Amino acid sequence: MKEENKIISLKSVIEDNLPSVSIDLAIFGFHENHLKILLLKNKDKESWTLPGGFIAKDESLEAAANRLLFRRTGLNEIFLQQFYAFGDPERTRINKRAELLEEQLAKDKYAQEFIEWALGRFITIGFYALVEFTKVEPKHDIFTIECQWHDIHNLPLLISDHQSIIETALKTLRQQLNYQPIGLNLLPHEFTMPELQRLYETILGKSLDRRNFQRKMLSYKILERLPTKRKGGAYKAPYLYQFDKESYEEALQSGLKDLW
Amino acid sequence: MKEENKIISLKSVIEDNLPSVSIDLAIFGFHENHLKILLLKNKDKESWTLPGGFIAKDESLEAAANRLLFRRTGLNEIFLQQFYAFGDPERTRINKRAELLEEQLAKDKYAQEFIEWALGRFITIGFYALVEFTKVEPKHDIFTIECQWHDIHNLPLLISDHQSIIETALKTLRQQLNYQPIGLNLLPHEFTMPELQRLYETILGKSLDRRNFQRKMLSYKILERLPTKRKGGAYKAPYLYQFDKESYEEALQSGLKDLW
DNA sequence: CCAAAAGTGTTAAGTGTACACCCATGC
DNA sequence: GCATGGGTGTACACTTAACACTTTTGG
Repeated sequence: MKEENKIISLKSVIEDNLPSVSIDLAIFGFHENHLKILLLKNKDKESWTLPGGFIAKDESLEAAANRLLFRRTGLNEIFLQQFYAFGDPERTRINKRAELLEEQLAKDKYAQEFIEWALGRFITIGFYALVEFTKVEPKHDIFTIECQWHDIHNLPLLISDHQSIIETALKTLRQQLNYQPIGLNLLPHEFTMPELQRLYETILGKSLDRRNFQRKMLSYKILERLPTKRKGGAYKAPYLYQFDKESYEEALQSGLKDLW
Repeated sequence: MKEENKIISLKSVIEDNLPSVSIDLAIFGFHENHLKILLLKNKDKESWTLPGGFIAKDESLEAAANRLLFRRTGLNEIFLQQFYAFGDPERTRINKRAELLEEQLAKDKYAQEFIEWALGRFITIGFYALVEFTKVEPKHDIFTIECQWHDIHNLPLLISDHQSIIETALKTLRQQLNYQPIGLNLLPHEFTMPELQRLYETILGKSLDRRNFQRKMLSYKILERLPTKRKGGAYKAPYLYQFDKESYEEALQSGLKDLW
């Protein structure tokens, strides 16, 4: 939750990055049966923003997205998927209320130039990531005052088109659920079948039949049942599972279902 | 097949469009049981390019894609779908062999500036379109010498990453086939069930069972059987069908299959 | 021993696949 | 009448959905 200690030169932001294009991240986490998304609080103390940033002139989109994800979460090698490019002429990368930035950046002699650059039109490429909630240490940046998880069903005021970016991300995630395995980076290493089911139910926003869910999941052959059970809880102890890394990766490539 | 008669000022290309971002179009057509794609021949008389272009500063991505599609095909209000953003640092919008352009643009005093602009790094957003082959009048532009259909299984030499853009477009198209209706802009207004099947087989690259295909298609409830049959052909005359515009549009929205 | 959660089983309905059969048309 | 393409029907396998039953555990 502390400021980045690297000093950012506004001049180099303009010089080193591609103009007109940015990346925005929908970082999903799962905690206490709620689907959460990571948001940054703006300096106006009212509105929130999706984590994101710019693409260095010699950097691929994927590399940029991974770098930006790492900056906000400290996590690396995470499932990260490009899902849509948003290009409404009215959309902006940052809050249009530039005075908030001016105040903050007054000391930098490139502030004015930077503000003009950053307040211009940006086309943003959306990526979504699925991360393990407990492993994330949210970090905000110099343009924001806080980085926090928000329940997907209880979002605060968002700038620009970020609300609609989140909606598209969620819609894509729900679609992917049908033919791609999900959970590897969203759940702890070991988990129970009911926990996996809660995840699915949360993403889909509806309840599923316990028995059919179990059978379906097992039929995908990406789960490995461990000899131990979850202790401590009340009632019957559930088995623990983990994903079989190899078959999981293969299922990511070739899909869970046969299509046509 | 004739040159565009509007004079393009190179200065205005730079001034009116967003830098760093472009659009490329994979325009698919279906003719004589072959899936075709529209390509432009470069002035080197060797390599080919996907149709594409830039995004005006006040234009949405969709509007730009539609405008560019219209320029090459003369068609409007066509199914046009964004499918991926390509951002390899090495990719370029046009052929790196700038001398070919220099020669051509020698008369324009902004040529040098334009070449520098256009040869820089571009992130391109891929759209694919499905069009009715016979309705298209391919038109090339001032940077190319020809606009022609090419069989998807017999592609010529393509510049930059255009080969891989086509492959991704085709892969996406095959995926979409599973939960979206396809054919409205790819087939003539009236068509037979076997013709529709050929289209599916061509896109998928494999043969399907005639009888099961028919049942499946009819179960989607997007087809309307016409009272007339296709005359003239040998053997038994097949029924003619057309898409029911309303249910087709609805299926585009909500998908053909129930997922989860 | 009862309530609640988890594991296993059963069955009916729906969907997909592979075929057999019939009809229309041109030679 | 026969080869060929097109339309319809059916049997079977497999998947999905709905629900019953058993097991474990804390109180």
